[in-house]
Amino acid sequence: MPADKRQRILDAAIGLFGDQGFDNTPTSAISAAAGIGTGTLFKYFADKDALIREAYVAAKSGMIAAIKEGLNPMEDFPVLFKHVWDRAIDWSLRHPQKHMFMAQFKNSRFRHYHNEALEQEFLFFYVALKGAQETGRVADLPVELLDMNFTGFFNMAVEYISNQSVNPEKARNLIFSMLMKSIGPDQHQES
Amino acid sequence: MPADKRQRILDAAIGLFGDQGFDNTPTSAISAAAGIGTGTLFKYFADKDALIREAYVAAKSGMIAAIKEGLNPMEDFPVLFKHVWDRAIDWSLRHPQKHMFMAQFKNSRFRHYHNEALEQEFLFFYVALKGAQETGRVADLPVELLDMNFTGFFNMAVEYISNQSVNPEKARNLIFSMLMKSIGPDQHQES
DNA sequence: CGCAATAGTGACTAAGTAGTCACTATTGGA
DNA sequence: TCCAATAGTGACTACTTAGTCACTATTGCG
Repeated sequence: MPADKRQRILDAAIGLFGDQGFDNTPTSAISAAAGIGTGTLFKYFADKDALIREAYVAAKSGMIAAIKEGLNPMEDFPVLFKHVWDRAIDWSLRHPQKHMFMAQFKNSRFRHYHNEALEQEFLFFYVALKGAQETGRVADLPVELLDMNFTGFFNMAVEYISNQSVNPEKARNLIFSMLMKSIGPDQHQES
Repeated sequence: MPADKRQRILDAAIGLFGDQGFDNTPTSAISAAAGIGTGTLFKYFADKDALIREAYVAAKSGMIAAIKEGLNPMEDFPVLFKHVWDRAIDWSLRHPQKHMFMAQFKNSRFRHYHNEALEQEFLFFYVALKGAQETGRVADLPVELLDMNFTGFFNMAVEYISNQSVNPEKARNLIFSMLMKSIGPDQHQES
């Protein structure tokens, strides 16, 4: 089974899911958008739920790939952090449907879906975070919290830049500085 | 038409919506859960979309009411801010279905739905924010951004406390301090 | 009480829906 | 070239859905 047809189905699905919501998108609309027969879809995906999960994985791994492009995982913390930040936001602004779909997915009955491969791909980020904590540049907070904090700021940035008419790069940098302040080490005064 | 029956429908709807997603919840299931006939639902709500919107308003205004209970809107900024923070998180932890439903709603095709009355109810918060900016206790950022930042931290706190097994009050206070750091005025050194 | 206005009902309709399957088209190896 | 294995198809089925409507039950007023 050609992999490009599979990808066409996923692309069509993600586009419609992002616009209409996945529970509000018939599989027939997906087949039509992908330019295939209704039966073909089910040769590639066991059922609609499987397609939804695969679409999520496809979208997210595309995002992670964009983030990792040209990234040196051994880079110094603030540079690496800013790289991930900029790439993630740029990608989401360029792919609003994918971003919307992922947000929907995370707030749906699929919210507890876990994908090991996806997690592995993003492991470098946790490692960098822990390294930064050890050198005292990031407050000693649970890594899960730091991760969720990054994600929260990221989502806010995308929404803010999308809906308010502001300079995207200025806003991106402004919000990044808020993020950095929120996780900065406690300021004990030194002589 | 008795208002309590209307409320029973809304309560049933919110519960099911929060658990299964509104696009995945048949109106027949809502009628059944509310203990009424299928036709009765449509005497109270024009169609399913109207019910979804009304359910959102009902959930959100319940939350705002809980936040405002015992609140003095003229209270000094950090106290008022913390009051809103604590009440909002407590309410969401006590009403996980309502919280989930509201998150779904915000990430759905209804994301641009606006309700003037709801906005009015929360105006005091914007006023307090602006006041705090004038006295220099909050950085001079756009109020929309401050609002979104509060909401983002709030959602993170609820998710973090719900999914990680941590002391709710400690986590609530910890994350609040992160929030405060993120919007704190820029530290120009003084003598 | 009598009875009209109001509230509530659930079998029903018309429109979709996910998923199947008997079939056709295409491919690539011998 | 031939033909078997693979890929693709869309009419179809079995089921679910939102919303209706002719009807029944309840209310409250004179």
